[in-house]
Amino acid sequence: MSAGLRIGQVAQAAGVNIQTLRYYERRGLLPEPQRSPGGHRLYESEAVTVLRVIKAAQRLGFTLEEVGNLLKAGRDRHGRPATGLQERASAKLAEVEAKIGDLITIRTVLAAAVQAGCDDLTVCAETPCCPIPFAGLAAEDRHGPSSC
Amino acid sequence: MSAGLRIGQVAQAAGVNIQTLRYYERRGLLPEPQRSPGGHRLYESEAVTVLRVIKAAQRLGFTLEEVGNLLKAGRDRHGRPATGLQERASAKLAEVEAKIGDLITIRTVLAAAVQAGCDDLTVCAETPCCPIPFAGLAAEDRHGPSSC
DNA sequence: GGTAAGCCTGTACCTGGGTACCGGTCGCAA
DNA sequence: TTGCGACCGGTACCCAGGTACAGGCTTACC
Repeated sequence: MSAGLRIGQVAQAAGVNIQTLRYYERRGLLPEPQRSPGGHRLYESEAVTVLRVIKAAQRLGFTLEEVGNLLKAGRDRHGRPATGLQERASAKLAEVEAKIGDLITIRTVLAAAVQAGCDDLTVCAETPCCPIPFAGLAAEDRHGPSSC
Repeated sequence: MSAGLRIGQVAQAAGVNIQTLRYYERRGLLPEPQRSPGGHRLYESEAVTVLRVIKAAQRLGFTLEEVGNLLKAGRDRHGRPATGLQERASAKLAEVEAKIGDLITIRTVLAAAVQAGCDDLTVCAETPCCPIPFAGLAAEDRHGPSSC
Protein backbone atom coordinates (compact mmCIF):
# COMPACT_ATOMS: atom_id res chain seq x y z
CA MET A 1 0.00 0.00 0.00
CA SER A 2 0.90 3.66 -0.19
CA ALA A 3 3.02 3.27 -3.30
CA GLY A 4 2.66 6.99 -3.78
CA LEU A 5 0.34 9.88 -3.14
CA ARG A 6 -2.86 10.28 -5.07
CA ILE A 7 -3.46 13.52 -6.86
CA GLY A 8 -6.14 14.58 -4.40
CA GLN A 9 -3.80 14.09 -1.46
CA VAL A 10 -1.06 16.13 -3.08
CA ALA A 11 -3.48 18.87 -4.02
CA GLN A 12 -4.82 19.08 -0.50
CA ALA A 13 -1.39 18.99 1.08
CA ALA A 14 -0.23 21.86 -1.12
CA GLY A 15 -3.50 23.77 -0.90
CA VAL A 16 -4.23 23.83 -4.62
CA ASN A 17 -6.89 22.49 -6.91
CA ILE A 18 -6.58 19.07 -8.53
CA GLN A 19 -7.04 20.67 -11.93
CA THR A 20 -4.13 22.92 -11.16
CA LEU A 21 -1.81 19.96 -10.77
CA ARG A 22 -2.83 18.58 -14.12
CA TYR A 23 -2.48 22.03 -15.59
CA TYR A 24 1.06 22.39 -14.22
CA GLU A 25 1.90 18.97 -15.59
CA ARG A 26 0.69 20.01 -19.03
CA ARG A 27 2.76 23.18 -18.74
CA GLY A 28 5.83 21.17 -17.85
CA LEU A 29 6.19 22.56 -14.33
CA LEU A 30 5.59 19.22 -12.68
CA PRO A 31 7.29 16.08 -13.99
CA GLU A 32 4.98 13.31 -15.11
CA PRO A 33 4.41 11.05 -12.14
CA GLN A 34 4.20 7.28 -11.99
CA ARG A 35 0.86 5.73 -12.77
CA SER A 36 -1.12 2.98 -11.13
CA PRO A 37 -2.03 0.01 -13.33
CA GLY A 38 -5.35 1.69 -13.91
CA GLY A 39 -3.81 4.97 -14.96
CA HIS A 40 -4.12 7.00 -11.77
CA ARG A 41 -1.25 9.35 -10.98
CA LEU A 42 1.00 8.34 -8.08
CA TYR A 43 3.20 11.10 -6.73
CA GLU A 44 6.24 11.07 -4.54
CA SER A 45 6.05 13.34 -1.54
CA GLU A 46 8.55 15.70 -3.17
CA ALA A 47 5.77 16.83 -5.46
CA VAL A 48 4.27 18.77 -2.58
CA THR A 49 7.53 20.62 -2.13
CA VAL A 50 7.68 21.46 -5.81
CA LEU A 51 4.16 22.86 -5.63
CA ARG A 52 5.12 25.00 -2.68
CA VAL A 53 8.15 26.23 -4.56
CA ILE A 54 6.00 27.16 -7.51
CA LYS A 55 3.56 29.04 -5.34
CA ALA A 56 6.35 30.86 -3.51
CA ALA A 57 7.95 31.93 -6.77
CA GLN A 58 4.60 33.08 -8.08
CA ARG A 59 4.08 35.21 -5.02
CA LEU A 60 7.45 36.79 -5.72
CA GLY A 61 6.15 37.88 -9.08
CA PHE A 62 7.52 35.19 -11.38
CA THR A 63 5.23 33.95 -14.12
CA LEU A 64 4.58 30.25 -14.53
CA GLU A 65 6.83 30.23 -17.55
CA GLU A 66 9.65 31.81 -15.58
CA VAL A 67 9.12 29.37 -12.73
CA GLY A 68 9.21 26.52 -15.21
CA ASN A 69 12.51 27.69 -16.60
CA LEU A 70 13.99 28.08 -13.15
CA LEU A 71 12.90 24.60 -12.14
CA LYS A 72 14.19 23.12 -15.35
CA ALA A 73 17.51 24.90 -14.90
CA GLY A 74 17.74 23.42 -11.41
CA ARG A 75 16.97 19.92 -12.65
CA ASP A 76 19.31 20.03 -15.62
CA ARG A 77 22.23 21.26 -13.62
CA HIS A 78 24.14 18.04 -13.26
CA GLY A 79 27.34 19.88 -14.05
CA ARG A 80 28.73 23.21 -13.00
CA PRO A 81 26.77 26.09 -14.48
CA ALA A 82 24.47 28.18 -12.38
CA THR A 83 20.72 28.26 -12.80
CA GLY A 84 20.50 31.97 -13.41
CA LEU A 85 18.29 32.41 -10.38
CA GLN A 86 20.54 35.19 -9.16
CA GLU A 87 20.21 37.23 -12.34
CA ARG A 88 16.54 36.56 -12.70
CA ALA A 89 15.84 37.49 -9.12
CA SER A 90 17.79 40.71 -9.60
CA ALA A 91 15.85 41.49 -12.76
CA LYS A 92 12.59 40.73 -11.01
CA LEU A 93 13.66 42.97 -8.18
CA ALA A 94 14.12 45.81 -10.65
CA GLU A 95 10.69 45.11 -12.13
CA VAL A 96 9.11 45.16 -8.71
CA GLU A 97 10.82 48.42 -7.87
CA ALA A 98 9.62 49.98 -11.10
CA LYS A 99 6.10 48.86 -10.33
CA ILE A 100 6.32 50.34 -6.86
CA GLY A 101 7.44 53.60 -8.41
CA ASP A 102 4.46 53.63 -10.78
CA LEU A 103 2.07 52.92 -7.97
CA ILE A 104 3.55 55.70 -5.87
CA THR A 105 2.93 58.12 -8.73
CA ILE A 106 -0.62 56.87 -8.97
CA ARG A 107 -1.07 57.22 -5.24
CA THR A 108 0.11 60.80 -5.42
CA VAL A 109 -2.36 61.64 -8.15
CA LEU A 110 -5.24 59.90 -6.44
CA ALA A 111 -4.49 61.63 -3.17
CA ALA A 112 -4.35 64.97 -4.96
CA ALA A 113 -7.69 64.30 -6.61
CA VAL A 114 -9.26 63.44 -3.29
CA GLN A 115 -7.72 66.49 -1.67
CA ALA A 116 -8.89 68.75 -4.45
CA GLY A 117 -12.40 67.42 -4.04
CA CYS A 118 -12.75 66.23 -7.63
CA ASP A 119 -16.27 65.03 -8.15
CA ASP A 120 -16.88 64.50 -11.86
CA LEU A 121 -14.30 63.27 -14.32
CA THR A 122 -15.74 64.96 -17.36
CA VAL A 123 -15.93 68.27 -15.52
CA CYS A 124 -12.39 67.77 -14.23
CA ALA A 125 -11.16 67.17 -17.75
CA GLU A 126 -12.18 70.70 -18.64
CA THR A 127 -10.92 72.28 -15.47
CA PRO A 128 -7.33 73.37 -16.01
CA CYS A 129 -6.46 73.25 -12.33
CA CYS A 130 -7.54 69.64 -11.81
CA PRO A 131 -4.65 67.51 -10.57
CA ILE A 132 -5.56 64.51 -12.72
CA PRO A 133 -3.18 64.39 -15.67
CA PHE A 134 -5.52 63.60 -18.52
CA ALA A 135 -2.76 63.77 -21.06
CA GLY A 136 -0.56 61.08 -19.55
CA LEU A 137 0.85 59.85 -16.28
CA ALA A 138 4.51 59.71 -17.03
CA ALA A 139 6.88 62.41 -15.92
CA GLU A 140 5.30 65.67 -14.85
CA ASP A 141 4.05 66.09 -11.38
CA ARG A 142 2.64 69.57 -10.90
CA HIS A 143 -0.08 69.31 -8.36
CA GLY A 144 -1.41 71.59 -5.77
CA PRO A 145 -4.62 72.12 -3.88
CA SER A 146 -7.14 73.33 -6.44
CA SER A 147 -10.79 74.19 -6.36
CA CYS A 148 -11.67 71.59 -8.91
CA MET B 1 -18.84 69.32 -44.59
CA SER B 2 -17.43 68.25 -41.27
CA ALA B 3 -20.74 67.24 -39.76
CA GLY B 4 -18.73 65.28 -37.21
CA LEU B 5 -15.53 63.35 -36.79
CA ARG B 6 -15.07 59.94 -38.35
CA ILE B 7 -14.09 57.09 -36.11
CA GLY B 8 -10.58 56.99 -37.53
CA GLN B 9 -10.03 60.65 -36.78
CA VAL B 10 -11.23 60.27 -33.20
CA ALA B 11 -9.12 57.19 -32.69
CA GLN B 12 -6.03 58.92 -33.98
CA ALA B 13 -6.65 62.06 -31.97
CA ALA B 14 -6.99 60.04 -28.77
CA GLY B 15 -4.20 57.63 -29.61
CA VAL B 16 -6.28 54.49 -29.48
CA ASN B 17 -7.31 51.79 -31.90
CA ILE B 18 -10.52 52.02 -33.92
CA GLN B 19 -11.62 48.68 -32.55
CA THR B 20 -11.20 50.08 -29.06
CA LEU B 21 -13.77 52.78 -29.75
CA ARG B 22 -16.29 50.26 -30.92
CA TYR B 23 -15.44 48.11 -27.93
CA TYR B 24 -16.01 50.99 -25.52
CA GLU B 25 -19.30 51.75 -27.24
CA ARG B 26 -20.39 48.14 -26.75
CA ARG B 27 -19.35 48.34 -23.11
CA GLY B 28 -21.38 51.51 -22.65
CA LEU B 29 -18.43 53.79 -21.94
CA LEU B 30 -18.97 55.88 -25.02
CA PRO B 31 -22.46 57.08 -25.95
CA GLU B 32 -23.70 55.96 -29.33
CA PRO B 33 -22.78 58.66 -31.83
CA GLN B 34 -24.75 60.06 -34.73
CA ARG B 35 -24.58 58.15 -37.96
CA SER B 36 -24.14 59.21 -41.55
CA PRO B 37 -26.93 58.18 -43.96
CA GLY B 38 -24.77 55.22 -44.87
CA GLY B 39 -24.27 54.14 -41.28
CA HIS B 40 -20.81 55.53 -40.52
CA ARG B 41 -20.30 56.90 -37.02
CA LEU B 42 -20.03 60.69 -36.70
CA TYR B 43 -18.57 61.90 -33.42
CA GLU B 44 -18.59 65.25 -31.73
CA SER B 45 -15.19 66.50 -30.69
CA GLU B 46 -16.09 65.84 -27.04
CA ALA B 47 -15.64 62.17 -27.74
CA VAL B 48 -11.88 62.69 -27.77
CA THR B 49 -12.07 64.18 -24.30
CA VAL B 50 -14.11 61.27 -23.04
CA LEU B 51 -11.51 58.88 -24.40
CA ARG B 52 -8.77 60.77 -22.64
CA VAL B 53 -10.76 60.68 -19.43
CA ILE B 54 -11.16 56.93 -19.75
CA LYS B 55 -7.45 56.45 -20.32
CA ALA B 56 -6.55 58.70 -17.40
CA ALA B 57 -8.86 56.82 -15.06
CA GLN B 58 -7.46 53.51 -16.28
CA ARG B 59 -3.96 54.67 -15.52
CA LEU B 60 -5.14 55.48 -12.01
CA GLY B 61 -6.12 51.87 -11.58
CA PHE B 62 -9.84 51.96 -12.29
CA THR B 63 -11.28 49.12 -14.32
CA LEU B 64 -13.37 49.85 -17.39
CA GLU B 65 -16.46 48.90 -15.45
CA GLU B 66 -15.62 51.37 -12.71
CA VAL B 67 -14.86 54.07 -15.26
CA GLY B 68 -18.19 53.37 -16.93
CA ASN B 69 -20.01 53.79 -13.65
CA LEU B 70 -18.20 57.01 -12.89
CA LEU B 71 -19.02 58.43 -16.31
CA LYS B 72 -22.62 57.36 -16.04
CA ALA B 73 -22.89 58.92 -12.60
CA GLY B 74 -21.54 62.16 -14.04
CA ARG B 75 -23.99 62.11 -16.93
CA ASP B 76 -27.02 61.25 -14.86
CA ARG B 77 -26.40 63.90 -12.29
CA HIS B 78 -29.00 66.44 -13.37
CA GLY B 79 -29.94 67.00 -9.74
CA ARG B 80 -27.99 67.35 -6.57
CA PRO B 81 -26.35 64.07 -5.58
CA ALA B 82 -22.66 63.52 -5.94
CA THR B 83 -21.09 61.04 -8.32
CA GLY B 84 -19.27 59.07 -5.67
CA LEU B 85 -15.95 59.87 -7.28
CA GLN B 86 -14.61 61.01 -3.93
CA GLU B 87 -15.42 57.75 -2.18
CA ARG B 88 -14.27 55.62 -5.07
CA ALA B 89 -11.02 57.50 -5.39
CA SER B 90 -10.43 57.06 -1.67
CA ALA B 91 -11.17 53.35 -1.92
CA LYS B 92 -8.86 53.05 -4.90
CA LEU B 93 -6.21 54.91 -2.97
CA ALA B 94 -6.47 52.31 -0.22
CA GLU B 95 -6.19 49.52 -2.81
CA VAL B 96 -3.13 51.11 -4.31
CA GLU B 97 -1.55 51.49 -0.90
CA ALA B 98 -2.21 47.86 -0.09
CA LYS B 99 -0.64 46.83 -3.36
CA ILE B 100 2.40 48.97 -2.63
CA GLY B 101 2.69 47.25 0.74
CA ASP B 102 2.58 43.82 -0.88
CA LEU B 103 5.21 44.78 -3.40
CA ILE B 104 7.46 46.11 -0.69
CA THR B 105 7.25 42.78 1.10
CA ILE B 106 8.09 41.04 -2.15
CA ARG B 107 10.96 43.39 -2.73
CA THR B 108 12.33 42.60 0.71
CA VAL B 109 12.19 38.88 0.08
CA LEU B 110 13.72 39.15 -3.36
CA ALA B 111 16.52 41.31 -2.07
CA ALA B 112 17.18 38.84 0.72
CA ALA B 113 17.28 35.97 -1.75
CA VAL B 114 19.76 37.84 -3.89
CA GLN B 115 21.86 38.75 -0.89
CA ALA B 116 21.85 35.22 0.40
CA GLY B 117 23.06 34.01 -2.96
CA CYS B 118 20.14 31.62 -3.55
CA ASP B 119 20.79 29.67 -6.68
CA ASP B 120 18.32 26.82 -6.95
CA LEU B 121 14.75 26.97 -5.78
CA THR B 122 14.39 23.28 -5.06
CA VAL B 123 17.58 23.28 -3.02
CA CYS B 124 16.46 26.43 -1.21
CA ALA B 125 13.17 24.80 -0.34
CA GLU B 126 15.08 22.24 1.70
CA THR B 127 17.51 24.68 3.23
CA PRO B 128 16.05 25.93 6.51
CA CYS B 129 18.02 29.16 6.45
CA CYS B 130 16.82 30.27 3.02
CA PRO B 131 15.02 33.63 3.20
CA ILE B 132 12.33 32.64 0.71
CA PRO B 133 9.15 31.90 2.65
CA PHE B 134 7.92 28.76 0.93
CA ALA B 135 5.03 28.42 3.30
CA GLY B 136 3.43 31.79 2.56
CA LEU B 137 4.25 35.43 2.15
CA ALA B 138 2.03 37.04 4.69
CA ALA B 139 3.30 38.11 8.08
CA GLU B 140 6.58 36.67 9.18
CA ASP B 141 9.78 38.27 8.15
CA ARG B 142 12.73 36.46 9.69
CA HIS B 143 15.60 36.83 7.32
CA GLY B 144 19.27 37.10 7.71
CA PRO B 145 22.36 36.52 5.60
CA SER B 146 22.46 32.78 5.03
CA SER B 147 24.67 30.45 3.07
CA CYS B 148 21.79 29.19 1.00
C1' DG C 1 -20.00 -8.22 -5.88
C1' DG C 2 -21.90 -3.81 -5.18
C1' DT C 3 -21.44 0.97 -4.64
C1' DA C 4 -19.54 5.38 -3.78
C1' DA C 5 -15.72 8.26 -3.99
C1' DG C 6 -12.05 9.39 -6.55
C1' DC C 7 -9.71 9.76 -10.76
C1' DC C 8 -9.19 9.77 -16.03
C1' DT C 9 -9.10 12.57 -20.68
C1' DG C 10 -10.71 16.13 -23.43
C1' DT C 11 -12.81 20.23 -24.10
C1' DA C 12 -14.93 24.50 -22.95
C1' DC C 13 -15.23 28.44 -20.13
C1' DC C 14 -13.77 32.37 -17.04
C1' DT C 15 -11.68 37.34 -16.18
C1' DG C 16 -10.16 42.06 -18.45
C1' DG C 17 -8.93 44.67 -22.06
C1' DG C 18 -8.60 44.74 -26.05
C1' DT C 19 -7.05 43.07 -31.27
C1' DA C 20 -7.61 40.73 -35.74
C1' DC C 21 -9.97 39.05 -39.56
C1' DC C 22 -13.80 38.66 -42.92
C1' DG C 23 -16.83 39.81 -46.51
C1' DG C 24 -19.58 43.58 -47.60
C1' DT C 25 -20.73 48.73 -47.93
C1' DC C 26 -19.83 53.92 -48.00
C1' DG C 27 -17.66 58.21 -49.29
C1' DC C 28 -15.12 60.85 -52.08
C1' DA C 29 -12.14 62.15 -55.79
C1' DA C 30 -10.48 61.83 -60.54
C1' DT D 1 -18.02 55.50 -63.29
C1' DT D 2 -14.62 53.55 -61.38
C1' DG D 3 -11.35 52.98 -57.98
C1' DC D 4 -9.63 52.96 -53.46
C1' DG D 5 -9.44 53.77 -48.74
C1' DA D 6 -12.26 54.05 -44.75
C1' DC D 7 -15.81 52.02 -42.39
C1' DC D 8 -19.61 48.44 -41.17
C1' DG D 9 -21.15 44.29 -38.17
C1' DG D 10 -20.03 39.85 -36.48
C1' DT D 11 -17.11 36.65 -34.83
C1' DA D 12 -12.90 34.73 -33.31
C1' DC D 13 -8.67 35.19 -31.05
C1' DC D 14 -4.95 36.90 -27.73
C1' DC D 15 -2.65 37.02 -22.81
C1' DA D 16 -2.28 34.27 -17.85
C1' DG D 17 -3.69 31.29 -14.77
C1' DG D 18 -6.48 28.61 -13.91
C1' DT D 19 -11.63 26.31 -13.26
C1' DA D 20 -15.64 23.56 -14.72
C1' DC D 21 -18.05 20.03 -16.96
C1' DA D 22 -19.14 15.63 -19.38
C1' DG D 23 -18.86 10.90 -19.77
C1' DG D 24 -16.36 6.98 -18.52
C1' DC D 25 -12.99 4.18 -15.68
C1' DT D 26 -10.55 2.65 -11.10
C1' DT D 27 -10.06 1.86 -6.40
C1' DA D 28 -11.40 0.93 -1.87
C1' DC D 29 -14.31 -0.66 1.45
C1' DC D 30 -18.26 -3.34 3.19
